[in-house]
Amino acid sequence: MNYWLMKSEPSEFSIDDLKKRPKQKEAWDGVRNYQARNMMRDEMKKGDLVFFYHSNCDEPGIVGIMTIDKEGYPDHTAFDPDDKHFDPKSYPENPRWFYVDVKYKRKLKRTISLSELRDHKQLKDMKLLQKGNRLSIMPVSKKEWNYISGLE
DNA sequence: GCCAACGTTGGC
DNA sequence: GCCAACGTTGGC
Repeated sequence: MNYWLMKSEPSEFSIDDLKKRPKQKEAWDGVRNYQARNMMRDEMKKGDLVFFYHSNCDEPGIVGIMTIDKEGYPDHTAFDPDDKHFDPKSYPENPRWFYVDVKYKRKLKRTISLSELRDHKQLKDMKLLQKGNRLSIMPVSKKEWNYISGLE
């Protein structure tokens, strides 16, 4: 079992949007970063737990928990010229981009904000808190997962 | 293979 | 809206 954190701008796709989806599932589309792709394609396993993180908003932070529902498969938005994530260099016979399906588990009782996370020295090694880190998907250690869960 | 220019992310 | 940090692109 692995643990992850995935960022989304709530104005684009929020935890409430996921909750409202049919079967509360959604493909995590539009990731166009190789490191993030590799994690989705190679490392995420069905049943893994994921923190849903809201970025670029009034109170950036962890807002909920979801699970990996389907392991990596080709991101079809890359093939669609009308999609804003279209990538002409990704071919169906040799896809460049992959995504996973995520499934809503629950919302946290409150947002655990980025600034709050920074206040805990136990979390200082978290990838999320490293200077300049812009990855939208990152692994979370079991220790970090348990510690953050305890903050709720 | 280097690196300048450019685009994006995301906190503030 | 600003801007630091980083990734990608493309000329050479």
